[in-house]
Amino acid sequence: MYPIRNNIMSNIELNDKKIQILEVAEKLFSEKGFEGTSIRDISKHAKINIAMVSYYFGSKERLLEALIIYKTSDLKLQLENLLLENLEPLDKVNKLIEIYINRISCNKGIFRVLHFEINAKKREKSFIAFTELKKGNLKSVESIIAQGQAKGVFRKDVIIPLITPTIIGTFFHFHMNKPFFEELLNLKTEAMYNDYIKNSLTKHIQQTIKALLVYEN
Amino acid sequence: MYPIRNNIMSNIELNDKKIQILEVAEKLFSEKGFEGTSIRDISKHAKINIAMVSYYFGSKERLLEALIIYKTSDLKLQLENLLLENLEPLDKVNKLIEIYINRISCNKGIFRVLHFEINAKKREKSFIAFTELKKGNLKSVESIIAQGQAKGVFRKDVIIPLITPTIIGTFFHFHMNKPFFEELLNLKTEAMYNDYIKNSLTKHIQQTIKALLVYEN
DNA sequence: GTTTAAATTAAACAGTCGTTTAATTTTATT
DNA sequence: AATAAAATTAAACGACTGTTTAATTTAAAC
Repeated sequence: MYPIRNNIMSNIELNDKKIQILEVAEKLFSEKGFEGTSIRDISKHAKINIAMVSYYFGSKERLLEALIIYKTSDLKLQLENLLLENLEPLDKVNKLIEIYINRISCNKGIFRVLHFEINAKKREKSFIAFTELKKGNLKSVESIIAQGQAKGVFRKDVIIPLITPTIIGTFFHFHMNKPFFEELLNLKTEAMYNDYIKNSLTKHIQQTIKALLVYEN
Repeated sequence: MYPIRNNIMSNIELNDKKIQILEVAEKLFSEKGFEGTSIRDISKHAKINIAMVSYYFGSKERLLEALIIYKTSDLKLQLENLLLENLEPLDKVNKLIEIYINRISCNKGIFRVLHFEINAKKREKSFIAFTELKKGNLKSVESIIAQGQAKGVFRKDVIIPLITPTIIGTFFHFHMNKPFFEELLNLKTEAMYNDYIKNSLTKHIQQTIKALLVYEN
């Protein structure tokens, strides 16, 4: 018999096979985009039958939905925990940046898809889930910066909703031009590339945001 | 007879019809991605026969190449002119940011495609052209910042290749999340959205880069 | 007006796409 | 071991893909 392919089933109950499919899908989507990846590609790389994707997720579109939820569900939690930590405002901001970069760095594939496939088309369900994630993130950032402003450490004329674009945007632009920067900065191996992100790029972003928040004209 | 469909013809000789096709292609590529846009889509919107795209450009891939060259050729010139201007280093940086934002803002569509289609696949020809553009841009930025450092206005420990990611990345991340920020910042019309970019967002980026270049620990 | 080249067209090409089908095998339950 | 559910399969579906074809119309040259 065929299972009822509703959202509850396809999104929450994730068995090993489903996760295997999601991992392959993420890899291929990030390499070739959503439209550029066929279900036949996915099933070939995941070594399953073509029909299994539809069987498990219902459709390619719903596979994307499941992928988004699967990959973004714990970032929110991580940020909420950061809020409760007892840190100086600047340290908190630095840690926020680290969380962002680490989180996105580990999920480069899906974030690429998120930004360039979701917003483009009218993928309603996926879009709403993504918007909620962003709203939650913004609240966390607002809260952290408000703490620093209350302590008189941060200036008060920064436009807070534009902080996240600077953090994530810088990282993303770097990553989207990976081949360019690999050549320019002589990052010959994948390890060197990841090291550069973890050290130099993260530092640059932290330095940038610190300067923006602290600098007085 | 059929014209020789070589690069010289398809890239340089741009008649009205070709430009019309390129404009439509940019619009659709930016909305639905390269893979997500069919030649039938393009020909329908451009009100031409399907075969005309192949006739003029040779293939869909070569259409993309032509589009990139068509849309990026004058940015390089604009930056080289900026170098020659007699301005204070900080004013020069601010103007650089304005040029970047204005230039990309007017060509949002193609830059979206550039970042997410080019780097993903092995579109060699397009990729090389794009890499050359970025190298030239970096040289301009290096030169401007070196001027400021020589005058003792800018600090000397900034990683210059990461300046551009911060400028363009911030703008891009904002634009990629257009629907999100439209709702968040209450930008009800297209004019209000563009105004926000021209004023608030540009100011934010200028303020950020200034702080980064000038701020002393 | 005739000739030659360019532009434009409808139709067909061979593939690929996402999805569904019905049959079969595997697994779990009793 | 028998029964029921779930997983897996190969095959087919119609729709769409980029590209090419050969025929026709339009424009330019002489």
